[in-house]
Amino acid sequence: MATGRTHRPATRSRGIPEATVARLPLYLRALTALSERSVPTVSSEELAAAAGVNSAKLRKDFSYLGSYGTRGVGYDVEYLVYQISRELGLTQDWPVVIVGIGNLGAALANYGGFASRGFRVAALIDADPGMAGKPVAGIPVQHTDELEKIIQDDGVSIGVIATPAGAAQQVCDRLVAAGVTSILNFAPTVLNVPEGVDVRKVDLSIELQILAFHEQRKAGEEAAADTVAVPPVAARKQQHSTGSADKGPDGDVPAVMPA
Amino acid sequence: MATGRTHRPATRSRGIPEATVARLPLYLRALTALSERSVPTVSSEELAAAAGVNSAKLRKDFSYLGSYGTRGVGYDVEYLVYQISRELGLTQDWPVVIVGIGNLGAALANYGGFASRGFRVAALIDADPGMAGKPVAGIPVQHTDELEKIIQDDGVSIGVIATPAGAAQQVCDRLVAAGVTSILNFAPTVLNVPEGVDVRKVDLSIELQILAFHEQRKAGEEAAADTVAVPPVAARKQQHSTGSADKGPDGDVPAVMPA
DNA sequence: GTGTGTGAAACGTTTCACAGCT
DNA sequence: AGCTGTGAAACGTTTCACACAC
Repeated sequence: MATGRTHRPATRSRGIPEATVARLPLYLRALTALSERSVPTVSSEELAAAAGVNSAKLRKDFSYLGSYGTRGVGYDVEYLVYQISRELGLTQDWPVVIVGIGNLGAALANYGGFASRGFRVAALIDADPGMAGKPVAGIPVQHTDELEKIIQDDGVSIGVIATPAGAAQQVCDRLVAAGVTSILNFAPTVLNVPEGVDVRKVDLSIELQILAFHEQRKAGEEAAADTVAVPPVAARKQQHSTGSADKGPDGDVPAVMPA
Repeated sequence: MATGRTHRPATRSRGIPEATVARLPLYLRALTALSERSVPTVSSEELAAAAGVNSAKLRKDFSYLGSYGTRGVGYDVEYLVYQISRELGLTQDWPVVIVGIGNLGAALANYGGFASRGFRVAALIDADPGMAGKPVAGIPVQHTDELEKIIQDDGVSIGVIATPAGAAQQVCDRLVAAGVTSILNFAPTVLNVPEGVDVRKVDLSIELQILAFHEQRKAGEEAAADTVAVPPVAARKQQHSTGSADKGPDGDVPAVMPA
């Protein structure tokens, strides 16, 4: 044996599974909606339905945070909103820079749900000198030259890359060198970053290709149903129907720029 | 062990794991780049590096498609491009409608990597009558009233929702009723769809919240390193460094509209 | 009775390590 | 000698089912 390595650092109780972390924002959104409608409590069943997951998963997820529910009753909405927000680090302010103010960058800058959570657009950056000073979403665009200064002055630790693919790695290197440790990448490229820097990517074309795969399979299975005597349990398969891209292991969507 | 139960319906060779499917577009992108540079063959090691995964995973992934490599040599780039394209269903034409031509919708319409794969923007749809006829990315925007006709005439099976959250479910219902069976949702809402319809979601604010969680934890661990005598192997953790959001179970990013 | 919290089982994915082909 | 293809082990996630608290 001894194949396994470090087993687990076991920081104890701080070990929230990655899959759970990825769902917390979903729960938070559903809870916020309930809160706005002044609903005082929810059962795991109701909340799960609103978030698009099943109740067993939701309860297990919450169990990693602690015991915030009341047996026989459910969860206190306001309390849960607070606990999840705190767990996600949304009770503090996160200044964010967006680099690449093309169609997509502008769209991101205008995104409302941005400020509603703890995020604040600290600056919009573009390499085109012609863009400099032009306001987008009420914020003047600044030239790439200012990047390092802005990051240091505002203590920015999260950067969003919405540039063409060709510029992404270079922008990434500068962000990291200036102190950014989390990057959301919309450019269709693999970014190389040093250890300790987190990268998440969003890639439209990848999402479409995954849909195309399933679409093709649906068509193929239909056709097969005519020719072959449908094998025992064939078409069953767990279509991710209702739950949305529930299992999507990655989750990409390339920048919206003529790559 | 005999822990497993049903083993597998064994549709034989059609059982490509979801996680593998999600990575095929990544490999395809890396292979396309190699192809453009006229590289004839690659080893699993090289290709894996270019795609941002490890080579064992890549080989296992390819093994689900068949034995397309040559031992001692590697993979033929052109041949693999073809096989993966075929597997993903990209050798056929996929007409796509984009609903909601705000900032984000326009960005998507302008996205180049769209047409490069088998996707073709069949129509841009918006509810604002003032937008009708206005060309975006060279395609005239059409009013929502035309939606059903377009879907049926062009045989559209994939729809992209880039509307505000409030309109998303209604648009979704109309798309599905008209015959769409795959939906890419940018609106920050859970969509309810009937069995057999695939939904994938992309949600910016969720991605940012996941980054914030890790960012907060980094800060916390740093602080803890001072007080507590750093436990054995602490900071190690498999930071998704190089590989990007390698494990991201979901992969969301809300619509870029004032929700 | 009702609904949470959670061990234990089932399932899916990744990694290891090496046999086997070129 | 080199690199693929793949069983088997390790790991992570989801689901089940029920004890327990209200």
